[in-house]
Amino acid sequence: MTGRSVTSKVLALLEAFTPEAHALTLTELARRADVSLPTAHRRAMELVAWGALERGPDSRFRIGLRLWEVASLAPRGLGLREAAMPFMEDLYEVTHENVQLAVRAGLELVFVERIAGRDAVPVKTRVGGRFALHATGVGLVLLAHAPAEVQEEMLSAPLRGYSAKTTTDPVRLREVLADVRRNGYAVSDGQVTTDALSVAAPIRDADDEVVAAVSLVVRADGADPAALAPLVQTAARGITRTLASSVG
Amino acid sequence: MTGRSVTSKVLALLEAFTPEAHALTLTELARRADVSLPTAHRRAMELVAWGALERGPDSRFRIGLRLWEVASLAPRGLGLREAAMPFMEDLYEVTHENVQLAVRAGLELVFVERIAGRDAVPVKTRVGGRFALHATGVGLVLLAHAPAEVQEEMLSAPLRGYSAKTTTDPVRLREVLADVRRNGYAVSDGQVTTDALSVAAPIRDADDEVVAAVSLVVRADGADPAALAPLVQTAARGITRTLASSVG
DNA sequence: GATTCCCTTTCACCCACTGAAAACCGGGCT
DNA sequence: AGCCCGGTTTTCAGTGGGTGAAAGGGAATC
Repeated sequence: MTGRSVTSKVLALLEAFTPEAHALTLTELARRADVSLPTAHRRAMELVAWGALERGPDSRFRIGLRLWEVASLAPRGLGLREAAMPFMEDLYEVTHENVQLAVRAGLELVFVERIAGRDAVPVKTRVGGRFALHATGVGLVLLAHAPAEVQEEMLSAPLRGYSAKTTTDPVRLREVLADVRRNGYAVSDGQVTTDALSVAAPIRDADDEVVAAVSLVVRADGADPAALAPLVQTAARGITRTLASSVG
Repeated sequence: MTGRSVTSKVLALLEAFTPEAHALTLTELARRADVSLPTAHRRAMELVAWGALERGPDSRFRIGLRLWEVASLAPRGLGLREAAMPFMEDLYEVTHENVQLAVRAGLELVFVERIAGRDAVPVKTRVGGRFALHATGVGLVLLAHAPAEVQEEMLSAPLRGYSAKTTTDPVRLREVLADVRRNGYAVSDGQVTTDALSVAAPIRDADDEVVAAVSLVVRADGADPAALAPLVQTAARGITRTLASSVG
């Protein structure tokens, strides 16, 4: 384990936690972070003392509330969320469908907020969760407005298919992205699960850069994307405006 | 700076960020974390490489999305939020007032979620923000069900007043807490700002321990706490049930 | 009582970390 | 252009916090 910085070990300990494994014993933690047991113990105890981790009565470690507090200051997390929530609320109230908010992180997207309609079509996404860019509505919006090199990298690798309708042909995807830019919104019709359709629109910052995307996810049968688009676009514009008027 | 663990310095760097100062230059960061400039530089760069921090074109550091992702795994953050959102959504839809969700952290509370009605009475709380336990509705619920030693510690120190109506007398507060336990809900009438009234109810985990509280914040004039209580309590029970049926 | 698994502490070695100092960089001013 | 100045980045030799092997609990399970 020599030759690694202490910081990297601390980060590895945090990285060990995943949605599936959000409570870890010391031994599991050490193995996942690839550090020796005594080291894991020492570092973990220090993290617990600070509040970055918490230790339950079962002696398992979990991510601590204190870390969550600090992390909530992430500009692309909370700041964005704060601006977007009221508009997402409106969308939900009018439609009672799933409303999602996402940003791009490399070649993936991260869901920042989600309002899940209890009777709406179930989606298997999670706040804080990641997903590929080329299938979902929000993903297509984010990809369409991503820097050229990101798009090229995305298009040069094989595109994973999630359902029979997922666009996996780079040439076709390129056309789709052009459409997204032209129309000002994206439609993903059954490209993740065949029963769901999503309509997404771009959110811009003060510099007019696309920094996020909102979407509405509805049942695929009988949905009219063209009718939903104005709704989503209006919400996106509202968020964009709020973002511009706030600190940034 | 000798004599401090590396981990503590890393944590100090994270701790340097506050709601008011969420974007820091290297120099500010070093000063706030009380570490030498080269050290701050080295550690910060490592944090940026991992994604715990991000560095903008203005060369300022901000909390990174990656840290936010990991932190979203906090059981008292996301897990709770996920269970609570649908019910909070319902409360909002019916009342169009502010809906808040909070947990206790020591002698303070942390807001985990908040739905802000655009036309509702403005509240100066923030998701991830802290507040004292003895003034708000959620605070009273959390304090009323906190371990005895927490209550004693709280009652033995001077209680800060936020408005003219804040309960600052320990004897009176003790009575209020007993009422909260008896009634199953708490009312804070103008104890934070005189124009707002909040009604809160406890959320319990699978072991029947109170782990969080939901509240409705409305205009103080003409509000009927007794009428709102069943609404909030129903939501709280719904969340409790969802929490019990999920992994925990 | 024996076994097993996990957690915690000790100890001597050593390498990652340290701060002073110096180099670098870009922008504002004369 | 030349100078200055605040902030940033790199260098360097010394050293103290970090290290893992090994041993010592402790609490379930067989």
